[in-house]
Amino acid sequence: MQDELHKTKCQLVEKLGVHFENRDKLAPVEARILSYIILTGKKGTTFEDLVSDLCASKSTVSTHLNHLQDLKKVEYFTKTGDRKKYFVINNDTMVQGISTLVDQWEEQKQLHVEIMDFKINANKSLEENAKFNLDFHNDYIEFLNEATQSISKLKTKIIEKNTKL
Amino acid sequence: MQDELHKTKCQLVEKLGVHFENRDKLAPVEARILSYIILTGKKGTTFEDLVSDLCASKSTVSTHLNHLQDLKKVEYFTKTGDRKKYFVINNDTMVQGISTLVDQWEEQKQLHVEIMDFKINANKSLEENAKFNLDFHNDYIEFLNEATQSISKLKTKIIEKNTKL
DNA sequence: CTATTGGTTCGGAATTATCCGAACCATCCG
DNA sequence: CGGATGGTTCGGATAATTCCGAACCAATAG
Repeated sequence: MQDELHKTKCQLVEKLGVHFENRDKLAPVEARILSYIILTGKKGTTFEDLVSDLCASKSTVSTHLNHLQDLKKVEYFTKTGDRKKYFVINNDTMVQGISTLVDQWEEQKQLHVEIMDFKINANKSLEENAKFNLDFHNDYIEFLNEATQSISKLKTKIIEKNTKL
Repeated sequence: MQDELHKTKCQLVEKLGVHFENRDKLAPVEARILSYIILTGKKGTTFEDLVSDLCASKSTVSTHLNHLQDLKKVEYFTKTGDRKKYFVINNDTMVQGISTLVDQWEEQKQLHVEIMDFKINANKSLEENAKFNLDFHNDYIEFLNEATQSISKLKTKIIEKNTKL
């Protein structure tokens, strides 16, 4: 039973790991550490847990764990009379994830504006049949505006809910 | 004047390049090729343009250009009595960009569902004070549902507009 | 003081990603 | 045919990433 759960956990760690590796550009082991900590939850994950369960060296765990703290993705609590640190995800890691996504949209919008500026300028010195068509960019920027707006709204909502807890 | 424009273009190629490198995980030169093609527009970009303007080897350009075609990001047209290929972006590359982002949201949602399943199961065998709090996941999944929905709607809209052109 | 536990630091090994050059093919031109 | 043009393929060289081991430090336990 507990064994079954442990196996599921390991599998999920790998799967989630791949996801974080891509989404947040973390090193493979780093992504797995984060996943492990998420899936362990409130009771906290120790350094040794990670070393043994993820089959990684102490140095690797140490480095990545510190990096994850720098990124404010994890933090730790302690227990009286216990030298160990118990790592848990930072409360707003998930919201961070949303912010990252929103930022990506914003960045795309910004770039499209720049591209359009360039094209408008370029058009001045291009022959008629080679001129850039700007319609698309206009639509796209408008689209991104709407998208980022509605997402931001939703983000605000979830942050509110989150801080209320 | 033309010179000025060319300089701006080069700068934008680098900037856009970094963006694509991250967003679509393209190799540096590959990302610059895509950017260059986008910024050149309808008149088309030739193999030789890329080799000389990006200061890359023929082999590099060849490989990446083929890869970009596999990804359906670029395509080419030809001219009668001209052996060269003129590369332009695939009409729906931009929409592809949106789809990619939307897919990311969907994937996150899916993962959260899986994480929640795991936690529900784990909770059964955890002590009361260590149980996972599921509220957050519920909110987050709901959030992603709304977000993907509203984005999908906007996406449909832009695709319609786009195909009309 | 010595041993153990918990963790950090650093040098380098192993892997992976990226790019290049050289040799090559295919087509067209004269 | 021979040579130019446009492009592909393949075998590494180089650079960047990722991880490990060994040596080390700091705190506590005995």
